[in-house]
Amino acid sequence: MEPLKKSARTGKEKQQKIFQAPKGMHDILGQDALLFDDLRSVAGAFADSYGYQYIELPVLEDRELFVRSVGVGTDIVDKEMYVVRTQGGDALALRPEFTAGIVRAYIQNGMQNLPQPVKAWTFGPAFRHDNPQAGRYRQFWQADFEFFGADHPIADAEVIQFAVKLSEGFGIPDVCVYINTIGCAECRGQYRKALKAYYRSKSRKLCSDCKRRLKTNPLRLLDCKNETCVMIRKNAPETLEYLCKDCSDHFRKVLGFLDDAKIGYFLDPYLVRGLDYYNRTVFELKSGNQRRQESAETDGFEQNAPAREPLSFGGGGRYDYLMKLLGGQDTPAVGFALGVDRMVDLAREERAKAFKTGPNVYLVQIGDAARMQALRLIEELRTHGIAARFDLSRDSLKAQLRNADREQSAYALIIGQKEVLDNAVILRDMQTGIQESVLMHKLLETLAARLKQKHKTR
RNA sequence: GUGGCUGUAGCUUAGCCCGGCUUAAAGCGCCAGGUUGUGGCCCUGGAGAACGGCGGUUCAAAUCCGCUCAGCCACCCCA
Repeated sequence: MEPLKKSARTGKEKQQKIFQAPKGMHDILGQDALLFDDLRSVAGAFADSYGYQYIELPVLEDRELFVRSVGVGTDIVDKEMYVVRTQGGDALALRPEFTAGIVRAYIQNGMQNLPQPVKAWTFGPAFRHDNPQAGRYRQFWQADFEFFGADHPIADAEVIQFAVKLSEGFGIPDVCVYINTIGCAECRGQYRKALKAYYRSKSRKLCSDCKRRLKTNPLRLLDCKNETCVMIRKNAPETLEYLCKDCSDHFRKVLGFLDDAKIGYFLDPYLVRGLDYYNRTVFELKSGNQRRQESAETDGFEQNAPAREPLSFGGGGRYDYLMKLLGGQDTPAVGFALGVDRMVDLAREERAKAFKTGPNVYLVQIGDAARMQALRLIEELRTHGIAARFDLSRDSLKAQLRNADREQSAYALIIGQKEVLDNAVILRDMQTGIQESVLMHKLLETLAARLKQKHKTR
């Protein structure tokens, strides 16, 4: 990297501008980069075994796609989309989420002609222009999974099971499912109406935020942490009471299947997702044992409410209307997205243990003659599956060995003038310090045997 | 978009309240030497910040003031 030009001591010159990553966007490097990659392959392996096909989508989509699917009035659409104009004047948006894009791809590529049901997943960055804070970025990464063509409640359960197993497989501690149903187009409207009516009657006691929520987003009233508002909530109507028969049956069955599958969950009657396209089952995944309730039966919901809600690292639900809304055939669907940044955050400690790299060897060269052999040797080691570290640009033996130590190499291979003449290389065991001279043509053989042994004794 | 806190070498921080012995300090990390062919410990030395940026007050600012940018936290919302 080029160092910054320092302004002369005399001080007059302008200092060179230091560029920073745009607000809310960050570099992923070191161990986190490994973890990102790791999560991607864990997700890929799980996706494969559960029958999800990988698809890759454009980062930009027609702005309208998100307006129609996510919905006008949601924060995502109203204030968080990055919109760009093409030279032809079209409005495109950096995807704020993946579902809309996958549905668009499904329709555009005639995926309804594939054997049903169809499962697809993708992985990549998404963008929302909101204010960054812990676990929240303007560019964030998601792994997204969608299941099309099954309206049976067992599909909901299967998807949730998949989400849980994948998260646990990656090493998220204490995965908890929070689940709720928001009904269908009809019962949801009824519920909203009832809720509004109830709160309007109490509006005088509400906090100022809630007074506003009553108008803008009544479902959010249930979220308020204010003491009096929490009291008021106790008697508020619950979604479940307003479900139509079909929706209530559906939900009951989903829960039943989860019970059968031994997937634990918290019934969260106040869970409401912020995207318009959901219906019936909605769920979120959180980590940690800060439970919001003792059990589904008691209504002692607010007791022991943790000072800070754990951030959810994944969420999803059913969206049976979306396909048709976007011009496709009526197709039921369930899906969810995982927040990669947040998952890496949560699994960092647990997962890092998995990164014990296998033994490697460090190639040390002294003198030009030795250096000339180095490239050839490196390539030979590599083709035989032996990981080699080296710094050919360095002269000092001492420094090279120090690096071998830092790389935790099992062996150092030392080649100097003498070794070149003898056609040999010194094999130094970095743990014991014992060295021996090995003829070049015996090196691979000897090394393979030694490494095998090391592997056993580890 | 709103409010609170923060911003000193790659990292963690001291100094800032009470402006001037600060040529801005320390630990970790980095590089080199102590062994002219040998690591981990130790010792010595070196490189590295002009104090987030811009402007103001002052004889004098890392230290006071304003603006701005960024980070964190909260609201909102969400992955």
